Amino acid sequence: MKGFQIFKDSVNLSSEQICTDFLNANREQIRIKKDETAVRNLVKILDATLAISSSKGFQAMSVRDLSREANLSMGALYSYFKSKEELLEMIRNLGCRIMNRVLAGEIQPDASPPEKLAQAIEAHLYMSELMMPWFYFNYMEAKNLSKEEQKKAIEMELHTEGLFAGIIKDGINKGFFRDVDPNLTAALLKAMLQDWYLKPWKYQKRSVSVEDYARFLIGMMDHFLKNPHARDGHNE
Amino acid sequence: MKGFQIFKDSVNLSSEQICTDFLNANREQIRIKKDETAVRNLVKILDATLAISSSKGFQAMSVRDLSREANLSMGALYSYFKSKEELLEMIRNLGCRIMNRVLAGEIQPDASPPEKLAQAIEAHLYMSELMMPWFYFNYMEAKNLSKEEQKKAIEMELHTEGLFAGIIKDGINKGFFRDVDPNLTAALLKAMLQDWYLKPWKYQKRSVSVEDYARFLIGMMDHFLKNPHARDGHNE
DNA sequence: GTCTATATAACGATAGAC
DNA sequence: GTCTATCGTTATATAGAC
Repeated sequence: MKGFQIFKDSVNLSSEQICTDFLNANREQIRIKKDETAVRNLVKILDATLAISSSKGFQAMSVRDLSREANLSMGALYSYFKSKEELLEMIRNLGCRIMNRVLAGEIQPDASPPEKLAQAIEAHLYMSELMMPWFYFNYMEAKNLSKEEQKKAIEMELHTEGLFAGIIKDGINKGFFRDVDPNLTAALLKAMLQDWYLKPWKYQKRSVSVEDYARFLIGMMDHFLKNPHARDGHNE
Repeated sequence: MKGFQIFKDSVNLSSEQICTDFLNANREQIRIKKDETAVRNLVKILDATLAISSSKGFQAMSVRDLSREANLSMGALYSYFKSKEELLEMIRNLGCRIMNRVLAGEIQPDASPPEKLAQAIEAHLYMSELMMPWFYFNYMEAKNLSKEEQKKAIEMELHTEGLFAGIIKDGINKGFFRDVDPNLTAALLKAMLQDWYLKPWKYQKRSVSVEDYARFLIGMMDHFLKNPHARDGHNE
């Protein structure tokens, strides 16, 4: 178990860092020349978009709402995106990019399957904790995307799920885990990982920290997957 | 394990039945006098609302969209609800009413905790399968409700979750289950139950039937909760 | 770079004919 | 009980001043 604080310090996911990534990825669409100005305003725009969308949804948010919340005029906003729909796609793409980058980087290739599974669960939870508004947005607003973008979103979901399924499959082959359906197990695990950022009010209310949640979930998967015929106990 | 077909036949959840319930619950708001006419058109209106909302969200659906899809004029629609927002609340309340009624009716009071847990899991999954558009709608459109209605939605979620937690608590006290956190376990179970209707495309693609899903989930919970010190194996 | 002012279209809701 | 026609409002997006 790697702690949340250690994870937080090792990945750099401040607002400025995220918005710099956002700017670089959409440099040709954004009409502001000076990087510093662009990033400073992008922080305001994206924070406001995620906040308003979180409470009433992206579709219900008018650009006037956004203008008010971000303290920028309508005209200024349209220097950062050319349509409201494009803004939606830009935000979604950023979430996917960072998710893939971090998740892949946190899993040690030489670790055992049970260790890898724990690392993946922790990375997923800790990242969603750090970027909760982004994850919530990407989940809830997926249906408002264009058909092609929706297809990409589904592929993304299946890709990260496949990462978990691969670890489980490997664990079964190597005798660490008992013989369960890896795909169905990974699907249910994904659902439990997502619940953390879909219902933050629930866990906050009960004083469950993200580390508590990670510990419980890893324990549950361990218990469920443990092979009673394994020659050596691989955990505890 | 009660089969899906048996469940389907025992609860009556046809469109007409549901819309009759809907009409009775909102009789004073709906200006159409003849029940038969009202139910016939409510089927069209509610089917259309759920279909459009499912693809692009309730907020993005205009009343003109609804008018086109339901083959009714704008004027006619407003004889069935007095505002778009009220329509949203009416739909939400119906979902909660039926959910509570069916879930309570399917659990046998004299069954053992493991049996009760299996019955509750099956009832939840089978009902969500029969009323998939309603469940999906209630989950995704919760944020568009008024503050008071949102509070009711959260209470509803915690109520059904409490039902599962109660069974688990009882099972621990009676020695059927090992000593795990009942609330956290119930929360994760709820997340897995909801995944069935939140991502139907995933399970359809993999040819996982609702009975397969129920069997797997019950097996998982059995395995996770099984008390190694129990005097008698309560299942298999 | 950011602002105000405005063009144009679509929205929710209603009135009155049939 | 359902329709068409239309009200007033609000939306997205842009043009031009500063």
